[in-house]
Amino acid sequence: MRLVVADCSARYSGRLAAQLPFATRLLVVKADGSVLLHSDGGSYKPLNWMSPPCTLLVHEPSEEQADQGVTQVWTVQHHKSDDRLEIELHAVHHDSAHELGVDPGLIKDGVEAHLQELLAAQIELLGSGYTLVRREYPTAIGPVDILARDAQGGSVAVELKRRGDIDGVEQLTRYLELLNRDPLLAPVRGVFAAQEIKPQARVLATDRGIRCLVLDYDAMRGVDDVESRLF
Amino acid sequence: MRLVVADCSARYSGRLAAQLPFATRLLVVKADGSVLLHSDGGSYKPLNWMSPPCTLLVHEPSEEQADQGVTQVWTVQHHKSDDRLEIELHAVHHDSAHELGVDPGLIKDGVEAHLQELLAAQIELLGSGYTLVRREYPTAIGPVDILARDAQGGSVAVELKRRGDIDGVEQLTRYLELLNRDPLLAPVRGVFAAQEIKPQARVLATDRGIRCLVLDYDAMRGVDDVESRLF
DNA sequence: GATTGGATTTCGTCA
DNA sequence: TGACGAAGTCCAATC
Repeated sequence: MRLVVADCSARYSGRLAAQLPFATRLLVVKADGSVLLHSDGGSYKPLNWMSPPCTLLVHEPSEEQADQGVTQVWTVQHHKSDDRLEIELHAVHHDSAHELGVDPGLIKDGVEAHLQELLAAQIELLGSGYTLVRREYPTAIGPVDILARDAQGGSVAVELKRRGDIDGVEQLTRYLELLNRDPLLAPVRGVFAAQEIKPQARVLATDRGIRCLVLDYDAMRGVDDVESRLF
Repeated sequence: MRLVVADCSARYSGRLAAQLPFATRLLVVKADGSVLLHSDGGSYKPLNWMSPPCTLLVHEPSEEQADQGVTQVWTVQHHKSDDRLEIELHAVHHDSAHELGVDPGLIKDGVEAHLQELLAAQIELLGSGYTLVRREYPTAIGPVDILARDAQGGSVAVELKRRGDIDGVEQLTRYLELLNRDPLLAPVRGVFAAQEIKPQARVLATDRGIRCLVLDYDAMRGVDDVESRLF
């Protein structure tokens, strides 16, 4: 990994065209050839970048560029597309290289997966007398998160989201349309369950006869902990 | 901006819990307090990070940590949530600070906007005898990208995407449902136009009687250039 | 300030 | 390998 702090300007062309005016920035060149241009603020997203696989070519400035104070020109060309990043470096304030080695990568807990697990274990949160049929119930257009039966034996399809917006309601609607063609299941009712449900999603769901259920993740986790401790 | 290359491990807790095993990484501390942990590969996304506003506290390792070779402990706490990032630094290979100043930011050309402009100017791409009614035709749930009329005077609503997937078809479906309630327009047919259309989106569109149209951006731009040169 | 839709999205997972 | 859904998504325009 090479770290450069320099006054620079840049141009990107590929899926769009964009330019970065002259300023002091951090340039990171990774071992796989990818390049990041970071400013001293904003989020984790660089101002501009080139994803691997790509090649960095460093060359001399033209006479005209040199007259304007350019000392190096970096050209980063993507291998599989026309994406290209050109950086003009003026004053270089820092330049160092480091051996980092391979990273073992991030290990993370599930979120929606964990929520699904918890709701399956606490299916009575849907209502008294509910029973689980199965998680990831397969359909032609993909698996439904949870299929359950209510106290009267009626089928209930559950779509789970961390944040419930309009897309999730559309998704559940498609599943319901398909499931209701199955005479062994129909009629199938829908439940849209999420930690947070956006107002527009709630309106759309209600309009389509889909019940909305807000889940308290911490409470569900707490119950789960208590139950675990009992055994 | 502070740049540190160090052997480290890290834990994140907040909207999820995650851990980073011991490895050599780049740590970037930005002027706004945000912290990025980068490996020597992958994309522009850091392995882990903390977004601003947040505060970095550097403190001494506990005796137990020191025994394991930890030389510094960084705690990054988000100001408005419980998000927290803890980094244990072992050997520090590099540590430098730099003044970058404020960045003017990225200036970019439009993409979907440009595509819309080009298609409006080359509306005959939809078919012989087509005429433009208007771009951004307003409806109660938002503007339709392009409204046109075919050679027979029938209304046609166009949804434009750079990459056409199922969401775009859903969006156009909602527009068509609404537009077809207007007796002055109905019947309104739909065209789903994109530089690339995903198979599932094509299936769904076709199933709903929506025509799919793949656009050649470069060719459209080329035609535009030629036309510009004529005037 | 909340919401919505796009992104040079990136990143998994699964068929 | 391609497609699809999720993301600690981020981000800007709009209401």
